[in-house]
Amino acid sequence: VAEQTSTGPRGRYRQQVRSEVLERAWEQIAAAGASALSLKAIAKQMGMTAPALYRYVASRDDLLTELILAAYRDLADVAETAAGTEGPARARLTAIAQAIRVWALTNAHRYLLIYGTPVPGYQAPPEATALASRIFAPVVAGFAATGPAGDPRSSPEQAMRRSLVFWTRLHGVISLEAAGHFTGMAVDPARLYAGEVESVVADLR
Amino acid sequence: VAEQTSTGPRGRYRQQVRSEVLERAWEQIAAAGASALSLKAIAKQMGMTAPALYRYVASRDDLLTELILAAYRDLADVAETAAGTEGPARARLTAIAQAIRVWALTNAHRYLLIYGTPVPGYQAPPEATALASRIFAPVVAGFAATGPAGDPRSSPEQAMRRSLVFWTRLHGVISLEAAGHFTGMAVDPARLYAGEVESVVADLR
DNA sequence: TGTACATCAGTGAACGCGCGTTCACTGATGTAC
DNA sequence: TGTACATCAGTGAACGCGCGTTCACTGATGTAC
Repeated sequence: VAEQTSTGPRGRYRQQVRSEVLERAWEQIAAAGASALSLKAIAKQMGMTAPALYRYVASRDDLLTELILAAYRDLADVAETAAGTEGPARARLTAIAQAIRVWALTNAHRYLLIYGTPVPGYQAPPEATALASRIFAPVVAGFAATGPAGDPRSSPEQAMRRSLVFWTRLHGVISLEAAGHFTGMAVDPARLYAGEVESVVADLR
Repeated sequence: VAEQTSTGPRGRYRQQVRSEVLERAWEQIAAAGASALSLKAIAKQMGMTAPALYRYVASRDDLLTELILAAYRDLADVAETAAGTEGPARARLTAIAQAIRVWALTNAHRYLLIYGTPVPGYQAPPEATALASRIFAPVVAGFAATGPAGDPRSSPEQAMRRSLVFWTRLHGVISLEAAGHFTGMAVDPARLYAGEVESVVADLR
């Protein structure tokens, strides 16, 4: 099902419809959560009948897997791009943190699909783990490149430890914000986030 | 439906069945997530027919609301009890943090139901907000009682700011752990958590 | 340029399933005399 | 202590709904000669 002609006029059409399917799927997840993802509903929204979707997708679960992997890949790209920022490690890490936050808030459902409450009964494919490391890698690289002022470099263990703290602190703010748990609390999440980033990165050269 | 005889033999029986309904509901949420909560499934598990449950519960949504409020209340009790610890504010805050973690990991689905990805399409009752503050209050009180070494007290603003940082850092670790995102990562979550608690609390008297 | 043919996107009917909720009812249980 | 009665927990049938998925099919579209 997945791999058929991808060139010529038919191939172009296929890819176009396929990408609309994915788009509608995201809309549904955003509106009603991953467990409400429904092929029939997608088909209806696209003005088609449900069986037609099986030309583009192997099954409901397969679609969900594709969406999750796409989200991972998307975020990994964002992190890697930000890691390309010129300048010292500290600036790079700050850039990564900011890029992740922007992406997470723009794509709250995607972020929560990756790092939020696991979709019940759904088993992530092994590929997901690899992609999770791809997101994490630029952070570890950043901390490995520079140690606290004075030390030019970090040990791998220290870099790993700091990366974990970096990750959990950022996730703490982002996930609460993305899930809407700050509303009505007189919190400035952007400032809070910036402060948390600083807290991990402040003593780097 | 909700309020009927609660004394005498019939009342006792009612409360017993009622609490079994809630128990089974939690089991379901733990197994398949909040959106899979089903009255028919609960009834089946209890060896009853579904309509019988309407003696104990007004509707599916009402049951979900009760469960969420119960989780809030439970965690608030835990936090308040820990806040009763003898000694300086720093010890109290550490005790609160530890108690929250233990509760959150023992009741991962409950914790995620409160602080995780919102249940799609479900609107939390206003009462939930009040309970959320009840959980937060002991932390704020802890930070208000003592300032950084030297200062005997904190301003309310500073106490609030530190409480927020406390909260987001703890949530960062707990939520990732509860959702299983540390598995296969060679992380010691307990140590990481303890370090994060220290990071906020270290400079208190 | 025109025709025959193969490809393949999409349809419509059907399957078995589980859901929340209502309704009129049965029959056991507790209570009042 | 015994009987009549009210209470009320639980049943079974039924409703309309949406789900994933299969299957044989139609008919438009692109391609090869």
